[in-house]
Amino acid sequence: MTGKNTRLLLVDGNSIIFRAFYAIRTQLTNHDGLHTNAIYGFKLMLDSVLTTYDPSHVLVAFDAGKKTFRTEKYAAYKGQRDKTPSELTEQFGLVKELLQAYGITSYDLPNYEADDIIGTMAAQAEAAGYDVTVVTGDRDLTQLATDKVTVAVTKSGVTQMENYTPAYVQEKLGVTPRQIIDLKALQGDSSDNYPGVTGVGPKTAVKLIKQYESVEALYENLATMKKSKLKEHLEQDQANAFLAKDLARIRQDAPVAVTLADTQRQPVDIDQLVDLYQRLDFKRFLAEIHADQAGRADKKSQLAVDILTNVQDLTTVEYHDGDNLAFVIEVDGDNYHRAPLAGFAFKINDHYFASRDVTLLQEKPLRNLLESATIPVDVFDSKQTYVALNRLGITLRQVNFDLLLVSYLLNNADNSKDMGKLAQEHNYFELTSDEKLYGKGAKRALPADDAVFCGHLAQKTKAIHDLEQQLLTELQQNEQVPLYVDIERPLAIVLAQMEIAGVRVDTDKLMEMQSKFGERLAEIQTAIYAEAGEEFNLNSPKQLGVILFEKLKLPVIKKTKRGYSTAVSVLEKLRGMAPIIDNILAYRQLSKLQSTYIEGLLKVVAPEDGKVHTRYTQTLTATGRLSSVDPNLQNIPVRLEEGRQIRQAFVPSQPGWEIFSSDYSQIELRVLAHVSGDHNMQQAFRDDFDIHTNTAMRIFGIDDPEQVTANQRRQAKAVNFGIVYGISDFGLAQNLGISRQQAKRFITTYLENFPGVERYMREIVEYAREKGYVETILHRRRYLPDIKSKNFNLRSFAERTALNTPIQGSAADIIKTAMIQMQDALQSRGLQARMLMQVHDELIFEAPQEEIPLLEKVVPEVMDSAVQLDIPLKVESKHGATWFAAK
DNA sequence: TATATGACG
DNA sequence: CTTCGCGTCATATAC
Repeated sequence: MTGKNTRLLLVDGNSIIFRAFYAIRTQLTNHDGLHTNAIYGFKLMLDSVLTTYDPSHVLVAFDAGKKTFRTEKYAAYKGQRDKTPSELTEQFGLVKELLQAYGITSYDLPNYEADDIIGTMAAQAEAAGYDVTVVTGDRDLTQLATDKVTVAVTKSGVTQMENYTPAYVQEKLGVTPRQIIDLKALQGDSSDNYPGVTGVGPKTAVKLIKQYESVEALYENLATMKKSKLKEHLEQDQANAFLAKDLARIRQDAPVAVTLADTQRQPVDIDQLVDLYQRLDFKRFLAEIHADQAGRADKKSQLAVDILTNVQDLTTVEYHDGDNLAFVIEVDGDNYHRAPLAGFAFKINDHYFASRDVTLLQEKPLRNLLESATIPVDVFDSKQTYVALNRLGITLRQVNFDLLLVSYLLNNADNSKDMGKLAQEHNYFELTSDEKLYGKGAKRALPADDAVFCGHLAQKTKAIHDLEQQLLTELQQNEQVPLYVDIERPLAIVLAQMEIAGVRVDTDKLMEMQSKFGERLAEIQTAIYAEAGEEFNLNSPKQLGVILFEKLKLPVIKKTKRGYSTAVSVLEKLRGMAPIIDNILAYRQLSKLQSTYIEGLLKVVAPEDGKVHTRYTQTLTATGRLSSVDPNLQNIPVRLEEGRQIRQAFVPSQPGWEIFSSDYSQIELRVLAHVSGDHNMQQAFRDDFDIHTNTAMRIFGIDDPEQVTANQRRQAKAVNFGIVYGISDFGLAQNLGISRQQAKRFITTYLENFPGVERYMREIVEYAREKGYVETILHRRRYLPDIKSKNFNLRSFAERTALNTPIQGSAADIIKTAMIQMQDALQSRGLQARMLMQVHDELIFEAPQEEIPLLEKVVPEVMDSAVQLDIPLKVESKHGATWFAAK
């Protein structure tokens, strides 16, 4: 059998897997915590060589085990090798499965190494007239290179190869491929753990082999060599040299049972591959398979979509009770409060219709669908949909299924806001991602073609429906239906209403502060330049580092990746050593306020109403908290007086109104007292005792609260917070500036005094290890695949997360529940007061002055009864003419 | 695009 | 023996 289409690819399986394992350092694991990096890398390598060499035949050879004929000849062979990490061994079987799905033969032979299988097959194939390519990460195999056999050795990563032909070997090493065995005979191999001739390294070996051509010839002529240390060593180590040559020689006559015919490539088994990729969570590869198949199927799945262009077209819209309705409104940009509304699509059972003209939604037939209290609508993101429709004067009434929200509840890790990508996470590939269809960054543009654009939107409505049953079933299995139906789904609408309401900003006040701060910054800057003796960019940590640590020779406390750290913690330690430090600290503080809060805020005030309309992200955090963007209203300064002034610019939207705010007192510690069931902690909360003083009394062994000093209370407070976050003695020591032993004593004493907390900490980590996730009181989940990691850092982090998430997440559950009930309470009492902001444990309202007394009663009542814990919740309220004055 | 810094709970 | 408490977002600069 000859011909140019017969090319045999021989892959050194073990070597490539090891290579992939160490080359791909990213933490890749599937949903069960199984490591997948080596499989991933192997797959990349395989695709790359299959494309490059397009072989008709392929064989992947593996080592059969540790024992081989080489270990029989020499017991210490490869004896120095570390045990293969379990993160890697667990991947071997799956690589073999991958090969099977690819239609590629894999083979191992007891007593022989993969190298020998490759050597033997290469010889057979060459004799049969094949072209042969060997793929390996091991240079030793280059000894197999001939005119017909090329050896590709991985260079960097797993897909970059260096091709060794005989000519290339000659050029690189100065010897022929077969002579590589002779080189190794003389120099030995430290990684395979066998010696050669004492004192002979690569240089001498090459020189000798060039001169004598082989080890055998060298020893035949050894007598003629003139007396030297080298000659003595060669004589002494002759046995070693011949043993090494035997070990180094790759066998070409191993009793291999596969024939060349067996190595012929078989068709790829798509079903098996899909099954494997699903188990491995290889989303991207699944998407590739799907795209490939879709391409082949010649787009037969194109939906029939009615494209509506005018009011007359609406006569085709028909809805009957019980029909399924899915709806999508496309917003061209992130900020759905302002970005253009680009089009919409409906799905009613199997009828799809779409349009670019969003004003058609205002017409009766469509408006009725969305505003009906009895027609449930399925959407992707109900909050965005509600806000967008609100801009058209339409009120979305009945959301049934919200794909984004449900997906987030099922797994809050990697939840894309791009529906196509999110669908892929659930193994659904019929929807192109927005990023792919629209492009990203500067190149982003909606398709000009109506059929393409409307077809895409219609496809979105289909994706929502296609995923609905599957996701709702999973939700049910997780016991998360109430979390969705009672909390997150109604909360989306509450948040939409808060965002739409917006917060009035006093821009005059901000501009006044801007010029005041500007002057002050200029003064400080001048002073700093004088003290530094030169001008430089104060905002550059790099340039500042040079001034402080090189020019002024201040001691270096901490380094960063790029150079000296100039963080506040460092500067504080340098205080008093140079007057410049205080000025730098003042400058930092002020410029932060100026750029982020004053100028940043001014940029996002809507000119139409003088308000900021933040967006609360409901599907982002791992714990269940909200986040706030554009602007972030959850990190407006409060701790330092100068920064707190910014809050003077947050004002009520109507004259005679006030800002009213209520916050939960110690909610996280109360949640800890609840979930841990610790009696001592619970008692303190029931007695409404100062919790930090209580902790101080216990860890310092004080009976009388009057005897607790301010410093003891401060330290106790740090311990309390540390416990919530999953404490370490090191962390606490850092925080309090005490010794590690002292910190350790604090923690031990704490846990002795709060045995329920101690038990909780043990049990929650055990729970996470068993189930792979932790839960909040309302069944919000967080998966922790790293909890079983052998990497200390990753595992410790997962353990701390296991402690912290149920606490932080349950607190989030509580305030979310309160927010839904709050909106009802305000409405049912006919109050004008409006809920405007949520800052994790705090709700902020605006209200007419005369409603304040009622709010002082109603708001805390709703908040402290939102969720019943074993201990009471406590709420504190305040109000004033501005957010600043509400204190 | 990544890093350093600093604002919040 | 390791590690250096959790969750966010915005800005400016360096790469």
